[in-house]
Amino acid sequence: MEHIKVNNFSLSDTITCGQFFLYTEIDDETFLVKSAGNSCEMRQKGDIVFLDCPSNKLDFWKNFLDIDTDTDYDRALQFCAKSKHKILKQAADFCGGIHIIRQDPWNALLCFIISQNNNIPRIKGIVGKLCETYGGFLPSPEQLAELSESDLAYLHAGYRARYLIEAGKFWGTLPRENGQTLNREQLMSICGVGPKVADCVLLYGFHKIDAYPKDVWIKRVIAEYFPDGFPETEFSGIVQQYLFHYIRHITRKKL
DNA sequence: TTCCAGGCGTATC
DNA sequence: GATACGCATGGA
Repeated sequence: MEHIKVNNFSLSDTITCGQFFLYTEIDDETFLVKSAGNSCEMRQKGDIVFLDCPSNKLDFWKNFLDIDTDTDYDRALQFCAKSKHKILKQAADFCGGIHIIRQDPWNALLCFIISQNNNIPRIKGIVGKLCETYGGFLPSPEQLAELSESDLAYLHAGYRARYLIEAGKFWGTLPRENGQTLNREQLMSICGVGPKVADCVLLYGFHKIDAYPKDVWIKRVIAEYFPDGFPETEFSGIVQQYLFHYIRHITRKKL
């Protein structure tokens, strides 16, 4: 069992705030998390996060949770605190311990293709079913590319099944290099990937924290609270995540 | 029954 | 480039 000290970090908000779906909640503060072939049971008590993983995977999971990286969360929090928009301060007060998870880009692509015009419990269900088929993890691009839509009918993913296969075909043709970053245009060249899903992959997969996905919730927030438009910064993705989690909380729709 | 959900492709102007 | 519409599914 590894443990790390954290400062102004909330594991439960980070895991459950709608940016990530490959987890099971064991209790309020304990989660079994999967990413890129690794799994880890993690728990937070106060300012200590416990990671039940091999010691040689400690750095992997710290990086996954964006702990001790160069991401400047203090700057995003100060921006919210000083904003003339009260809802930014409220959102940061409510869930300012959120970190932007550094997900596997391919996994993020699959999850957010599934997310389109869908709700979070169903997304999680479909992602979970897909993982069950492949030993607890999401299929590789090659595994997905050779499937037909009828092979995926058991997911009940609807029209999104075709997009998953398209994504597999696209990703499978990419050169195998670590750390390569795709841009928005490349992502949107995949049939079934539009601006929102592309921004999610940029933010959650490639940690481009200036990308801020505009889903129906964020569009409503902008329409209601930001008549002059969303105040864009180089860390809009972080602010967007606070807002997304907060607005769903106060509208108390358990979705 | 209708509405909604971390949207997108297509048709049309 | 903007806007309208259909799309699979299941819970509210």
